[in-house]
Amino acid sequence: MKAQPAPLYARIEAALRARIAAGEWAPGAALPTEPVLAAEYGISQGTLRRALAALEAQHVIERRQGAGTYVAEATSARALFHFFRVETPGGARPVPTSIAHLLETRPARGAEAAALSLAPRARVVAMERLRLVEGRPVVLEAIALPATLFAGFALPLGQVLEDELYVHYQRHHGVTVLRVEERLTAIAAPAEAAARLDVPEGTPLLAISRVAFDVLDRRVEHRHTLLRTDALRYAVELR
Amino acid sequence: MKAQPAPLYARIEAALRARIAAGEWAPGAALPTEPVLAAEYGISQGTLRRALAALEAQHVIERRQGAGTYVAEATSARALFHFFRVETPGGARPVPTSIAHLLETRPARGAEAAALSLAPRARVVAMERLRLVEGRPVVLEAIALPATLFAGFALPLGQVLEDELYVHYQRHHGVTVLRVEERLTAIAAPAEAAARLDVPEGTPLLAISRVAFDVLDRRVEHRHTLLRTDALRYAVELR
DNA sequence: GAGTGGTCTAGACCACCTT
DNA sequence: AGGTGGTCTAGACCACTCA
Repeated sequence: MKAQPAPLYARIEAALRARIAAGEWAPGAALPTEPVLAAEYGISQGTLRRALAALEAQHVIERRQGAGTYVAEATSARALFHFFRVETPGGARPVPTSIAHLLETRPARGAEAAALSLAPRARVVAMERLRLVEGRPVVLEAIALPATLFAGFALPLGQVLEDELYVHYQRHHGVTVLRVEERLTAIAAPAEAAARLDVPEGTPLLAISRVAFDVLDRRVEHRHTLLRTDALRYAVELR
Repeated sequence: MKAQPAPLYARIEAALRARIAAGEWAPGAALPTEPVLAAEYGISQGTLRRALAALEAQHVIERRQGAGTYVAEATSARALFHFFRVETPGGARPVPTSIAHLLETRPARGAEAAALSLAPRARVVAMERLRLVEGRPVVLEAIALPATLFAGFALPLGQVLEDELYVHYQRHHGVTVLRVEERLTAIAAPAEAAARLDVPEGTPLLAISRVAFDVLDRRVEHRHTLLRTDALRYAVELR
């Protein structure tokens, strides 16, 4: 009944993840080659490959035959098509434009502090953002980020945003989002949101509460989303 | 620019999947041991293990150290907690009771035929089902199954169902659901559904359109669900 | 052409389950 | 005690990328 140590490949995987999270290799940079890394840890190449395969499956690294192993970079494609699970009734995946219209640093509200596991009086960077598809407002988001991780956060207000937010998080704050948890409910549009989304008050909307997690599985973002589903729907696969 | 053959481990994986789908080993039965299977295919044990690991990750088989490799059985736990992604605001996963109140075989409707990739006039087994949590009706479902795969489908009507549907599909029709695709929208409760779910007409509800896929990735079920989200919410993880 | 990751093999040793 | 899957090693050969 003695506690078994974790398998070697799992310890190597954790060690490499920690080194990547610490910034030893920046996003887009190459890791040492397999023979070099294996020698460094004193393990066989096969065991190292098992650890690298796991990190690749989690999108922590990318491997290209003949080229090398690289720290994964956040991409617009992944942000838009993997983490933004919206499609038209025909199954097409629209590319929305985004406009932020509020940005402030303030104490976390109750739901935000709970979702981010923050102390009651911790500060967050809070923003609001509207997303449009074909010129029509379809998504309204209220986002909160732990101020300790996102010091000096800046975005242009009132104009179309260039980068996807998760790309911005990685480039400017070294925060890489690997997975998100979402909770969905259906609600009647409150007056203010209805006006923003250009629908009658009381229209049924999809309400999404999201928590995003980084490479070390820390809670790095809370997002409350209202989505018009008259022209869009939420698509997900369970396997 | 010649087409490369698939790697050996992928071909072995496909071959084993086909044999399991054909019923050569029933759900719950043991596969031959690794040395036996490897010898049968004339491959090394390592290559076989790679194929088996992939099938295990897809829940096609289960492997138990010291015991053997078994064809995965559909379980209530997986049906309830993996494929029924509903929780209370506190995060608890309720176990609903189910009552079917309609069962018939009829031509597929347009949406059903499309979702199941059936010919326009193909027949489906159609049923309706109400699910209750703590005695309150919270989920209303309309389910359609291809009649060719579910000949002689039977369920007791008007009383609490014993088995989860996906367990029933596997035990009685040899159909194993491995993954599902879902599309979600928010709608105002229509009169009939509102009455069944005991909410005022027009209440916002979550509408879920599901297609389920089996071991060979065939479309085996279409399900249209209406979910009350006043006391429940839909929970999903993206990674 | 040199170096990278991808595939496949062969075998040793171990932890675990069954009888 | 015997047999199972789990871990780890060592090495060969191949396909691919890039200078």
